[in-house]
Amino acid sequence: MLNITRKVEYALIALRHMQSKSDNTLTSANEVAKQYGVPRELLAKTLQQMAHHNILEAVQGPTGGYKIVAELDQISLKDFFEKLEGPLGMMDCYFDSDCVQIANCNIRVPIQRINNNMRDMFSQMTL
Amino acid sequence: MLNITRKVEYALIALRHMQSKSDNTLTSANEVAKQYGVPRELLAKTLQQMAHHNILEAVQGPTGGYKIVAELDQISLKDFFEKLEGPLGMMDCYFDSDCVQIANCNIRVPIQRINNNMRDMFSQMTL
DNA sequence: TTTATATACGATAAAATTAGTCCTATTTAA
DNA sequence: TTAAATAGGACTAATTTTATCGTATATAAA
Repeated sequence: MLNITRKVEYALIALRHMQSKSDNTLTSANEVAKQYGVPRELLAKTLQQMAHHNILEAVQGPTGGYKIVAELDQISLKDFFEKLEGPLGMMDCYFDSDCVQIANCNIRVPIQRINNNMRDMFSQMTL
Repeated sequence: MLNITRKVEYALIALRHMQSKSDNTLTSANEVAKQYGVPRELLAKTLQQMAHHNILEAVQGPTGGYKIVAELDQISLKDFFEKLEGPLGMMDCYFDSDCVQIANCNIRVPIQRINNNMRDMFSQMTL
């Protein structure tokens, strides 16, 4: 319960790897996949996703790859998680309320309290 | 990502339902299942689990059921979650480290930081 | 003493989510 | 022209979560 996904895990690994290199160096999906024993294709998709969200910049062609272009310490974990996995909440009824039982649900308020605490926490932590 | 399970959800619903009743009244799994449209068997197992952890007390036989015996405001959400779902962590390598790549994993430290924050948060919230 | 209704709990099935792979297209440096 | 990279859709596999089934035991009430 309350686990992060592999996608987020791989994203964090890649980011940290890139941070450890000099600024203008590019990093390919292959490089990260090999070094950390991570599935290449899935990692590649994740990198693409980060590029799409302007965390990374992609360079195509051979010798291509990715580099960090965002100020990571200005991206909250909440935003990061939501960019990769969508809205963050402990229960889905927090967003899409197609729950039939919603009328006589007795835990919406406490759950929202928990939810908000969690979101606040991740809003305060940065990458 | 970071969702709570149905089991926890049903447990919370049941607890809150019992809280709204006078102290010595018993509540059966059936009663809760019907009122909130929740699967009876699964709920029953969850109630049994809570009884096993001395949050509830079970009374058998017809007219039997459960009642709250623990001081709910002294049980942290962390403990509650862990009673129902086991150790709380965003990544499994936090506990059982059969990860082959552990030697060259570059995110253990940051993940642990996040993990600890999350555990602290849930330790401070009570039922 | 029988019956009905409750808890207890292991086993299994179904569903949903997550993770991983495959395939093809495009870009571009050498 | 070739090789190595990103881009991205479709699909499969694996895992986890959710739900159900079946049987046993307890016990209040008829």
